[in-house]
Amino acid sequence: MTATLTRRERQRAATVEEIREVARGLMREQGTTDVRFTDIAKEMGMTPPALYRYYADRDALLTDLIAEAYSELGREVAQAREERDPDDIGGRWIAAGTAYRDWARREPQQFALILGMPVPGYVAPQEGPTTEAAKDAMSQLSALFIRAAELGVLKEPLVREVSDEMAACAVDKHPELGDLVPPESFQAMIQTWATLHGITCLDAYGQFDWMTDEARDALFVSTLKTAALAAGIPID
Amino acid sequence: MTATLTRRERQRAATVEEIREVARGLMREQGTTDVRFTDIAKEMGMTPPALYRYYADRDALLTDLIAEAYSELGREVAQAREERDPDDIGGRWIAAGTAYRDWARREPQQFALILGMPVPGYVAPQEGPTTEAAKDAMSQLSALFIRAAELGVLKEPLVREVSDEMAACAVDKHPELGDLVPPESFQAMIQTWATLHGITCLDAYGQFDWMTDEARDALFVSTLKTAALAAGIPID
DNA sequence: CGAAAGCGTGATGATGCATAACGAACACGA
DNA sequence: TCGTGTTCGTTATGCATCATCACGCTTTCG
Repeated sequence: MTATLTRRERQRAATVEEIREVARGLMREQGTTDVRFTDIAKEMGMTPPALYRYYADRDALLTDLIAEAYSELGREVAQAREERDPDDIGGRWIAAGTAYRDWARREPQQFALILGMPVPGYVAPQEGPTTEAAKDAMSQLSALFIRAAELGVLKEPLVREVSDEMAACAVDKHPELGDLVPPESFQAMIQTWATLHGITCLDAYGQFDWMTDEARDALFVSTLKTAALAAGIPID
Repeated sequence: MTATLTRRERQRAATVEEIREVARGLMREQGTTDVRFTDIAKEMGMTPPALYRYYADRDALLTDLIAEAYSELGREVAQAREERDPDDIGGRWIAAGTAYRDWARREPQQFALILGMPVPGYVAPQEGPTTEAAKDAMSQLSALFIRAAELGVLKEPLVREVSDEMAACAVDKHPELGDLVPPESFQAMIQTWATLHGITCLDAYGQFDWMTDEARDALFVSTLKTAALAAGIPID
């Protein structure tokens, strides 16, 4: 891993990063996930064909941006989570959820890029970063539940019934939960993610624009609390 | 309102409807919200410029499709809701939520059109159908809560604390709730919508593809139940 | 120093949006 | 029945973007 990059390689990496940054900036400015090569090139003082030295086509750039957005979101959430006491499960949940929402509101285009519809003309590579990052998000959540179970503070969720199919998925696809986190808590875990994701989407895409910012913030925190309590995660 | 349309007007209306239907079909086929005038025209056996007799430009068509998608979703939800006993609050909630999700999975592009990011190159008309239909969705939900309160079955939500800002928004923007539905229940109502929306988005956009269909269905229903119980709506 | 690789530009072709000008088909009244 | 004007659809044109190619300049390194 001794990244002994040559001068050229460093130059190239810098240019690639500049392309990404300019693309993100244009997305922010124009409020869309659509990026024109022409605009990026103009912004960088280059001609459009030059960009093809760095990305095969528009899809390649999008794929890269999507991957970066994933790790960016994951990083933000992980950082917020780790700023809290590992044993303060409720606090970690609130912190992580807040980071999720803050990023979505700050970067609605990038958020749409990874968790919305595919961009026109772009087809997601199979088994690409999408599934990868989705698992990352899940693992951050499941770590929280595992820790809660280890501490003995994970209570029964509001809805205890779990279908056999659901339970089978839990043990098959997420063996890391082991015996600590029962299927009904696994189910509740996904529900907390859904609630967080839902309130975040509605907020980031303007469905709450009729409320004041303070009300939106309060609504968000109360929603996270409700989700946590319903899942058996202690709050307050 | 005696819609005595002339022959020409009927013909025109039929053509407009065909354009919409072909556009929706292309969206489904290509899996994007991007529609090319060229493709629509080709599909209809016309030349692209002919479409400009019916829509000023691509944005006008999109605006129309968005408006139609809104009423379509609203109609589906309302119909599912009304097939249940008006006093079976929990049943109505499950039915309405299921219709919401079914439509989103059946028409992911149209769902993205109305509740996702704006389409590239398209700017939503201010005060357009977006806010209008959002209120419609809210009113369908609030009717449910009002009825529950009238029947005396609306219990306290899981989280009872409400910020002053949030309570003010409730009485200001949704006076129809009156004194029957307290602010904490109004807050809980939005939370149920968020949960429904979140699980629907994750499902419709493939985040649950690693689960079996049966598990997804079971997860969805259990999520709706959790949301209802957390909001004080009786289930089962 | 000289060869090779990397980088950027201008020229070119393909596609899609949008407008303008022209011609065909239809409904309507005389 | 027959003009007449409206509606509708076509061909032709201009413009912007994506993508590729061939060529020249700069940097790197033996």
